[in-house]
This record gives sequence, structure tokens and C-alpha cells, in this order.
Amino acid sequence: MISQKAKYALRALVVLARADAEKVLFISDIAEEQNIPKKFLEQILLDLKHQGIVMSRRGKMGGYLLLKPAEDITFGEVLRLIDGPIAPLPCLSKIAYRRCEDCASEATCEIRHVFNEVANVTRGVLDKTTIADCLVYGENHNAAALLDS
Amino acid sequence: MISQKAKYALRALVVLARADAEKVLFISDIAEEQNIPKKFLEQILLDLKHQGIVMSRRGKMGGYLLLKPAEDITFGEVLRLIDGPIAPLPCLSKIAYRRCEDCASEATCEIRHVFNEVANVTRGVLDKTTIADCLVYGENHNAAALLDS
DNA sequence: AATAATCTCTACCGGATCAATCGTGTATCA
DNA sequence: TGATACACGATTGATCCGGTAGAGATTATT
Repeated sequence: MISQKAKYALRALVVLARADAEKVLFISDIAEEQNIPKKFLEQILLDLKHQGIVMSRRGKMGGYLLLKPAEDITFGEVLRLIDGPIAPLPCLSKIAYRRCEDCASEATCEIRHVFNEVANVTRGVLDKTTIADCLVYGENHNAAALLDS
Repeated sequence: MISQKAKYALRALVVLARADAEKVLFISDIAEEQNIPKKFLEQILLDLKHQGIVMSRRGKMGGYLLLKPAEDITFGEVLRLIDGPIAPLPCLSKIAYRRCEDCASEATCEIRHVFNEVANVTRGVLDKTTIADCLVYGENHNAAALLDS
């Protein structure tokens, strides 16, 4: 399960991507559209800003906008920075490798290859999918909403 | 990341699978071989017993053994029962579906398809891999240990 | 019958993490 | 100058994680 925070981050980025480039959006507007607690979203966008994914302008008429094109922001990137490693075991993480202390040896660890395979397939999806790939789904918003109900 | 508990569970099952069928193993022997805190492993094996994966015999000379052949115990099964759903979103779980409260509609949710794809590929690995698939790696234990060091 | 070795089960604990919320500060525009 | 935005650190309450403690039940051995 990914965290609520990561979910919010991804959805906020989609909203920003949907807006015209160069146009700044208020935190409050994004929060309202996506049902995200405003103060929580502040933190999240601040994190994304520190990681160079979005930019902000302060003061009245301030707001947020994407710093990179949506095609260049992958799900993997966002998830790693919000939730940490994607790998299911610390000894398989690329960004935060850590030995399993209780494990005698990585070569003979009985379960490591299985989770290595898991890590590879999930990275396969997450590192190739970008925020831009989500934009199509927002288009016929109303039609889809009807279908779902 | 999977939990420590799940890791222990899987490794304990591998140990049980490696023993002759019908032979009961002490918790303490499994714990020692795999560096698992004994009291914690007690709880884990009890869980696995309640789920019908292992059997126990009480009293002196008691112990645990597999209730099903190792080929029939999948990683997915064990992970679901220890760590809960494999799906990265509650609205994608098969064993514990739950609507995302903040999400307006599943059909228009911008990120749902991406995580659905993730869920499918990870389930693809975890539900086809069994405890028996791990047994080969334990065989030339010593050779592999040397290579790893 | 006593004893020792095992599993059974419930309760508990400290620390970490999660999902927010609060409050204050700072920049900017009208 | 005042209103409106973001900036940022602190705090909170709930839950989970990893593990420990201890009493009890069951069985084998002596």
C-alpha cells in the first residue's frame, strides 16, 4: 500500500499538469478539487518543491506550477521521494541499500531472488509511467463519472 | 517494503520445507538457524497454523511441520495473511477492497490504472512463486556463502 | 507422580510512522 | 498598509511494528 501522502502528491501533480504551462495554481484550489486537506497539501507541495519537481510563487497571486514537463515526472520518482524505496527488501533498494541484519548471506538468502523479481517488475511499471500518461483520463471527466456510478 | 514478520514467516517455511516431510522441527531450532527472535517466531508460526499452512504437536518432542506441500504454498498467500493486501491502493485489493474516501470516482481516478498495472505484475510473480521454488538455493549452501563474502 | 520441554495465548511496551493540524512568519500585490 | 498567498517548524492523536513477558496447557521421560 502506498501512503495517503503519495496518493495526494500524484494527484496534485496531475492537476498541475492539466493546467496551462506557466499558470500558477493555488494550493487551495488543488486541495478542493482533489479533496485533499489544505495544510497537508502545503507540506506535500513543499517537499516536491525541495526536490525540484515543482516551483512556487509567494504572496498574493502566488501558487504552484510544474518545474519539469509532465512527461519527465515518473511515478517511481515521486513514490521514492515520498514513501521511500520501492524495493520490498532493504537489501534490494537502489536508493537506500541496507543489509538485512538477520540474514546470513545475500547469496544464499532463500527469498531474495523472488523479491528481486518483484522489484524489477514494479520498477518496470513505475519508472516508465509519467504524470503525462494520466492526463487522458481526465478529459471526458463527466462521461466516465457516469459510467462509474 | 514487506514487514520483518513476513520475512521471518517465509524463511521459517523454507526451513520446514527443507526438512523431511512428517518430521517436526522445534521453534527454537528454526529460530536459531534463521536468526529469528524465538518468542516472535512463536507468534508467527501460530498465525500460520491458524491459517492452515502448518501443523503443530505440543508437549515435549513437539514442534511444527508443513500441513501442505511446499509447492502449494505461494508467496502471495503468506504475504497477504501476514502483511495484508498486496495491491498498492485499497480500491484495488481483492482480499480487502475498500473505497478511497477522498476519490471522487474510480473510473476517473487519475492514478488508479497505473497502480492496477503494478498490482497485476506483482501478483503475477507472488502468486506463481512457491516455497518449493526456494529450496534449490539452500543446496550448495557453503559454496554460495563463500562467493558472497 | 514429578519434572522438563515444548507449544498456546493474552497482554503489554517503547518507538516509529502516518495523517493531519496549529501557529507564526514572510513575501507579494493592490 | 492590509489582504492574501506560501514557508516552515512544532505538535498531536492514532495506529502499527518489532519484540518481550508470563501464565498456562500438553506431552514425554524418569
